[in-house]
Amino acid sequence: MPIKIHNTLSNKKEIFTPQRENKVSMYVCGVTPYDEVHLGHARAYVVFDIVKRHLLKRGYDVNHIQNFTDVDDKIIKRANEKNIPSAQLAQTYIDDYFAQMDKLNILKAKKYPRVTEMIPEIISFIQQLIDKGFAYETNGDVYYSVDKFKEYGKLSKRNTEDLKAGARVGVCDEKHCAFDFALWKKSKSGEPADVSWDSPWGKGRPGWHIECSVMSSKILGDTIDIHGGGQDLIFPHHENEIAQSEAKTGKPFVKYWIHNGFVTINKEKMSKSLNNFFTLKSIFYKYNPRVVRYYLLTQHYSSPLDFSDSGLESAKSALQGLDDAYLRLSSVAKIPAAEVTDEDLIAIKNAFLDSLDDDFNSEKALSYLHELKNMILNEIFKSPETRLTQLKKLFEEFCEESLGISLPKNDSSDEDLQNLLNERNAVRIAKNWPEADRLRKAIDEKGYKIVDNPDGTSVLTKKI
RNA sequence: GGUGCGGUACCCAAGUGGUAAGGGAGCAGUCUGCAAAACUGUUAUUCGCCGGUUCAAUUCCGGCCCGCACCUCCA
Repeated sequence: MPIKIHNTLSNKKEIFTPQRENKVSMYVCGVTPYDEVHLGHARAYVVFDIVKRHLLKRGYDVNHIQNFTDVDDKIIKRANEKNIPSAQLAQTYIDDYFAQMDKLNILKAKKYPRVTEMIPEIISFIQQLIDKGFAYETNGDVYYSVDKFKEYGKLSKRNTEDLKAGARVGVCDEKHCAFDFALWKKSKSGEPADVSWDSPWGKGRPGWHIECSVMSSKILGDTIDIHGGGQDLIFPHHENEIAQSEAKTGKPFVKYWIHNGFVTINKEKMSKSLNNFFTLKSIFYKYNPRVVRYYLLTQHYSSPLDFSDSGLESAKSALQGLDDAYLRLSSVAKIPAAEVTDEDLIAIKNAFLDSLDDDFNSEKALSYLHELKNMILNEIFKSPETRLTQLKKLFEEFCEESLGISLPKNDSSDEDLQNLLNERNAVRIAKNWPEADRLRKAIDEKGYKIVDNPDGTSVLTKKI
């Protein structure tokens, strides 16, 4: 079964065929590091992590690039307020990005290019657009002339007439057309020198949209297989990227556009102006990152995902059930991992992977994971160990390879814990119930719970 | 005004032209020293509303109602 991807450009589900066999070039728009990463970032990068993991699972070599927009109005403003260089502010939040994404178990991109490392390439790109007549310089600023690019609007399904009807874009005297966007912005008086570069048009800095066109073509070539980002980037950011790149090269910029839906709060978009904003740091204070990751997978990537405590609690319970089943299985399936050869397991594995082939349907994949969990619980004291080992291997493949959900390890190395458990089992045999209950409570207070098996043994599972 | 997405049980949610996956929660029971976990049963004759096509529609078509997003920086 081939991989199918819903392509924003065609607005259809298409069979995925990359330009080169077994190789995929993938560019995902990164963050502007002017503040701590939030839940919306988590959603986007978990979504593209699932895309990447599945492509890897299907044997593709994925060249994944993600940028940092480390020059930007907001960065300059914040840095100015804190009286530190922009680069320092950006680095602080880039560090935060990696710290939080690591907790979410996001695979690293091959490269994380930054705007400040690409200034010569950006200037050269803009100059070519001017030379080809797609851009013009006005008083130190350079603008892209939207009217010159006939296919403008093909991604966001708008035409300039529709845009004019929206009439929320102010008319600017410097621009020929109200929808023209900046490629190069002249330095304003009072702006620090560290965010100003020499150019043929005077001192200035790049506009927001040009960087992605430049970085992707420099690292991945003129046409890339997959370009991803949040739905809010479709217009104008990605529309503008197409205009820039295709005007320059005359070739298609991107084969497959993938856009993730938003995280909402009470059905409304999470935003600072609505004051319904959650940074990952604050969420991880309350919820384990594994729970957050699981929760983000419980809805198809293109739909909005409503964030709520009840939703997180539900995810937590579901994940606890998976953990418990896995740890109990681990305590009995101890021989080295076997290849999965049983026919029913191959069938469920195929069903699981097929659902990810179908536009990365993570929720459907999770349903097969739960089906597998139920098989494990049914068989745990009935099936031979060779069978249990296969179940364990498959469970690990689903969770750790495809879904990026790390699994708990048996904590038999904790001597205190083991002693408490052994003591409890001893007093249970002696029918000393008050003491057994006291020990159970002591274990509970250490963050573990006891699962008493029907055969008299007990397994400790860590509470999430 | 333009554009796009969606409305499935108590909650979240997948899905298909042939009669509703999964998760959470609840209830009853089994098991248990008591619990927990697990197991069994149970909670949508029905998929926003109204028409149409069809032997058959939640799934296709048309209309309507409602919600959300984008058109300004935003994952």
